[in-house]
Amino acid sequence: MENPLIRRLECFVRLSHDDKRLLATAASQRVRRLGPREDIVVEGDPPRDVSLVLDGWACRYKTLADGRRQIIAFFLPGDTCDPHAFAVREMDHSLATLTPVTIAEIARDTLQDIVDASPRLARALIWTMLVTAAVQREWTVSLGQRTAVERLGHLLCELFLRLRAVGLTDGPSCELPLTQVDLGEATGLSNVHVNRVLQELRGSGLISLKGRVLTIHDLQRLQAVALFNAAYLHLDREGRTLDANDAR
Amino acid sequence: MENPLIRRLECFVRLSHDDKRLLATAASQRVRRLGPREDIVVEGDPPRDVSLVLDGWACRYKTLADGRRQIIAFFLPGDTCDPHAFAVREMDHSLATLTPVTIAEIARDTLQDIVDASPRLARALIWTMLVTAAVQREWTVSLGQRTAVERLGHLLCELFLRLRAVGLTDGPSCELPLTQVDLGEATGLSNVHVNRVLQELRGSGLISLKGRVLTIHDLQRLQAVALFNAAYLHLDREGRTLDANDAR
DNA sequence: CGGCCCATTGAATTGCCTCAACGCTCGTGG
DNA sequence: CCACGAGCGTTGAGGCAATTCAATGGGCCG
Repeated sequence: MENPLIRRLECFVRLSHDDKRLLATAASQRVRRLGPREDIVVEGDPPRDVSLVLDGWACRYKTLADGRRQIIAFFLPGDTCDPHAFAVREMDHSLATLTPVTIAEIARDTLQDIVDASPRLARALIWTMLVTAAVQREWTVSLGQRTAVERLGHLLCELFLRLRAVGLTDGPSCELPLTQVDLGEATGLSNVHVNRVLQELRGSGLISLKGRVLTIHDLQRLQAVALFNAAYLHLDREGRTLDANDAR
Repeated sequence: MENPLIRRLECFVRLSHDDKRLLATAASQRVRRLGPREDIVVEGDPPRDVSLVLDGWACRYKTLADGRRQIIAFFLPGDTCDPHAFAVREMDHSLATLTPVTIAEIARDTLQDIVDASPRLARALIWTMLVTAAVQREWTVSLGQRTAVERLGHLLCELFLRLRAVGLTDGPSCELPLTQVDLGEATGLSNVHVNRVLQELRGSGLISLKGRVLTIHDLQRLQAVALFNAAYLHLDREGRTLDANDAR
């Protein structure tokens, strides 16, 4: 199977054969397998190498002194955890797996070499960082303004589209290996309320969620209900209106 | 008065004379003055040059279809708005002034020249991006987990420390040119409730807030109340424990 | 002086939370 | 093979934090 990072970057730029080879070799140097619910890095640690998720789901989270926990981001296959984090002295948050995960650890220098070798890849990597930031902003909007139904609906839309971008959906369905507690920690809701909201979404025929499989029966309508606007995912390839300019 | 960006970057690295000159000239090429409550860029626009706030307060915000509005970030003097935003086709959020603002518009190429000329400046600029991202994550935690009192307390701590980092505090006081509506839009609370919470904070002797001046009487205690941990601001100069290594 | 923006206050409402209990499924060990 | 416990989902009841609606007052500007 092709490296999901390649698939992800190709949402943005068309990669040359060489680009792909560069990425593929970098991502195969040091591959680690982790179990579910395992910390990768914890708050206070010095930053490690860049981690690229090859398979499975992980998350970024932060814990308050009294134990309250907030999931800050989800990492899906093809996502990188903080390409530049090494610029700070210690991590201000933790990373953990949710499912069993395969990650590729890419050394700082390797990454630098890639960036130097291919301006196109450099641009693509910056693009992933911008999208990560945009997602974080959208979560801020969700938590600040959206109701519980909208928040959950929005999150499901986002995850579905992100998975689809790396080829991990099956028609209207995708895996959703999150518990209701996880969903609550990501949306700032209690697990009890998550449960009731999911029932509401199921009841109105928008989704099915059974076992670990999510099916979105009417993506359009779910997006409308959740006030979801996909623009922030920047899934449109940059060159589409600017192809002539690609040489730059 | 010295350029506030210089002061800000010096929180992180010690800049050479040349570095400062580079920055100072870049920031003086195109200076714009804006009134209060003016949009700088709106959602859907193509990204412009990088804007550096020289004076005044601005914000990033997003509006939902039905008018609900969330302030996503505050820009204080010395902050840059999205050094890399030009990598995407259209803005997914808006920027607006809150007070009268002076900004320096720095062209993409100028920025590139600076980065090429000084690796130290390049690192410092990456650091500002990381801090911006860290602040965004902390807002996610606030909105998701903190109570109204904690949220407002946390925001006040953050703003105060960020202002102090660029020399804009006066002992325990600083300017806070935000209305209670603004504070509500940033914290996801109604302006009515913001009002009541502020009274609570005043009542317990933690702060004064009168006119546009905030005074934090007991920063330690306010931090404790708000579960505030300044680590995410990464205000410690990178070299402090690594000075010997500065040559790299 | 009149009008507007902002802060403040009260009252009624509600979205979501907490607490508590129960059922299901699955893996494990006796 | 069945018993048992753990983790997760589900349900009900009661409570509280924060909201909405509405009205009032102060300060500033034209």
